[in-house]
Amino acid sequence: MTDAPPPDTEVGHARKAGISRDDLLAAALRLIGPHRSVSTLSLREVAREAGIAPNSFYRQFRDMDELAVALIDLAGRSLRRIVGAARHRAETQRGIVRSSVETFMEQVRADDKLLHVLLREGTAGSDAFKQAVDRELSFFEDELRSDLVRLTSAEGAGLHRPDLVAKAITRLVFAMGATAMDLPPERDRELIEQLSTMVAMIISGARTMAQKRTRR
Amino acid sequence: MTDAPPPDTEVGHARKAGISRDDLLAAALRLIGPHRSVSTLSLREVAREAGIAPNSFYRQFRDMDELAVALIDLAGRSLRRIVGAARHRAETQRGIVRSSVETFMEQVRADDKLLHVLLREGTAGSDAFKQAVDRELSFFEDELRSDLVRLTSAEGAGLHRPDLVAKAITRLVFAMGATAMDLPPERDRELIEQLSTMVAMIISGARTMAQKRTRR
DNA sequence: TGTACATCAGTGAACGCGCGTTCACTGATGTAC
DNA sequence: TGTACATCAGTGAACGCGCGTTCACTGATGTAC
Repeated sequence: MTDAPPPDTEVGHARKAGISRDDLLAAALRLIGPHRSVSTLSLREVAREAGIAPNSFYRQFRDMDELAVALIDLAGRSLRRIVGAARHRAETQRGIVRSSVETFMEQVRADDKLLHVLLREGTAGSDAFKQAVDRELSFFEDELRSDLVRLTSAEGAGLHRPDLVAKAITRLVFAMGATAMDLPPERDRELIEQLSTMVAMIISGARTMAQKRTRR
Repeated sequence: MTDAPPPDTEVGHARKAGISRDDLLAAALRLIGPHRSVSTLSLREVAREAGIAPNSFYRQFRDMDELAVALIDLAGRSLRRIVGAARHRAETQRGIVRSSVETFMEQVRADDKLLHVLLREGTAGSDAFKQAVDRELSFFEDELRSDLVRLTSAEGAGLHRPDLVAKAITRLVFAMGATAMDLPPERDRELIEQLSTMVAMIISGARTMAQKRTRR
């Protein structure tokens, strides 16, 4: 979960390598941990970590806000790739819930800095910031929704409001994941158990509601 | 939602009134809004708002962290009182979901500073901070759980894992509420609709799971 | 009632610090001819 | 190949600012006698 998109810094031809946007993003990630959020990073701190003068920062980003948004894009893409892969591994519906939740918690525990960014910054920071996080959550919801529709289409009625099912699951998982970061790893098992049950409740409820709707 | 606990500042007998803890809490609340979180307040800022010298702050709180925790306690107590009242007004189960959710959203819209505190600070701030928020959520879950148990005990099987039902609902409502703060009020109706459906899904799922459990 | 004293909430000035941002600069690199 | 020039990523120094925290203080209030 640490690969970076190819640099797009070259304009005309090529100049010397120097510091890149990715170097700064990497530096910021190094400073972030379970107990440190992006919005508490200072421009000077990131520059220091990247080994450049504070003012050189401006060659790459307008300000810390712009860096933070870039970081969130990165984090979102990465997480969707990981969970998407987990989903395709388990193609039955029950398996999907379980393995997606497990993969998610594994990532939280793997000290995945990118994931920490997504989980921590939901409510803090600037507007641009919050919008970026929200956009990533929406992508996530869309993929989950289409998976859910695909997997339940065989069962006759399918699910009631699959969009809301996906939204509820996404928001719940992220909220639980955020608190999980502060818990000792011993409680992971319990958390996975809880989350899986919660998700199962939502899906089961949506299925019931779809059936009732069909019947009348 | 702005009443304050009686001051407990008097030690021996009584001295002059002066500034109280509550005055500082009130000043902090005045500075907080939908787009301003407690963790971005500075000690000097609060002191300024309260009309005292910066160093006078220390007579009441060790630091801003201590003030923030006090603020969260206040917010939690207030919210529980409000939603609790809404619950007792509607004693049927379907009505409870609806009216609790509606009351909650009304409070979000009422620019309730105390509620903003609870919604915003879930992931930001110090450890003491996050623990305080988590504690308030737990209280909330407990009350919700006992209400759910009471109201569904008549239906034979009741609910599967009412503790998880309460937890899922609480986390979901708070997560949705936090994003609601940034949305225009025109979308309140839609949000209430969504939230109510989500909560209904969880409860319906838990009921189905309880029935299956009983039957085997 | 009057007086001397203790208490302590609130003060004003000062500190050192890290911050974001600016400025004019330098010097390596690529380009034109 | 050689030379003059343009570009521009990165620099070092400096700025003013708001911050948290400290210090010795003051003066109103309550208490003891």
